[in-house]
Amino acid sequence: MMEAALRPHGLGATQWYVLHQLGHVGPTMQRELVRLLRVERATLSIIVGTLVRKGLIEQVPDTVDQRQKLLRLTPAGKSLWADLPDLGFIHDAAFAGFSKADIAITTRVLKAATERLNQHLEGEPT
Amino acid sequence: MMEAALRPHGLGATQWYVLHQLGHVGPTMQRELVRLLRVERATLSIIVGTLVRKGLIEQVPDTVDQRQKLLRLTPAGKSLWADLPDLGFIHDAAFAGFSKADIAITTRVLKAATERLNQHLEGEPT
DNA sequence: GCATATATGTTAGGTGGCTAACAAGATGTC
DNA sequence: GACATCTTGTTAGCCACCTAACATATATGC
Repeated sequence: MMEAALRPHGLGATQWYVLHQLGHVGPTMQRELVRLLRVERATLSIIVGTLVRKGLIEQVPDTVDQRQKLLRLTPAGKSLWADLPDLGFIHDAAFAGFSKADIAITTRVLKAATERLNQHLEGEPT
Repeated sequence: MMEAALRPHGLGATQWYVLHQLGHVGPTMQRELVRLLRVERATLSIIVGTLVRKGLIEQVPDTVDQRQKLLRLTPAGKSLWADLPDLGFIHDAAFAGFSKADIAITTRVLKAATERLNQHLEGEPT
């Protein structure tokens, strides 16, 4: 879905999220993005690498903690970001017409299920 | 989650589903599995290839239609299948404790949303 | 100060998903 | 019978996710 909207620009969904963060919120530490996107360090590293190769973002090592890298859009990145379509229509297309109550229940069930499975994983490594 | 349960056996989730089908239902045409797993031909081709390389399943070309391939467990596959743990606990762990009504609503919302997004994809290729 | 531990990022190797393009067999039409 | 078309499977190339192992840099402990 998002894929379809982003393919013309040569981006994947997660790449879009990274640009979204940097475009809307501003320069962000890579480790912060790991938290925001709920993705492994290693996964993000690859995605960031891709965007850097494409010349859309830069990694600037922090001056005080040389391990951490600040991510920010390059001029090319800013320009592309400005061209990207609005993706709000996706949410609308998917969920318009359901009652708020139903959506709330759905959200609650899925969140709880996810949490439980995570607890199982931590609690039961035989 | 499944991953955790299957890793000791060196299997991924979709590989497990294939073994499950062949173990529970019996030999199955590859094109039938595409339908059952709701996956692209190409994707299944890779997964089947992996299982064949591992010696767990075989591809037998149909005698009348040489394009189609019947998949079936090898002796090694049967033996592994017998050793695999029950995965029902996953569903229980995730969804026990919710009312049937809430689960029904969740299912309905997600199914409908999925369907709508698919329609968008077919109807709107600008 | 030095050794150990912790945090951050990268690399290597797996799984699984997709599209596009191709090969080969089966079918249909004329 | 010959050609066009549909079906099935494979291959190549991409995205995204994961764990494990490693390199560095910072922080802690003694």
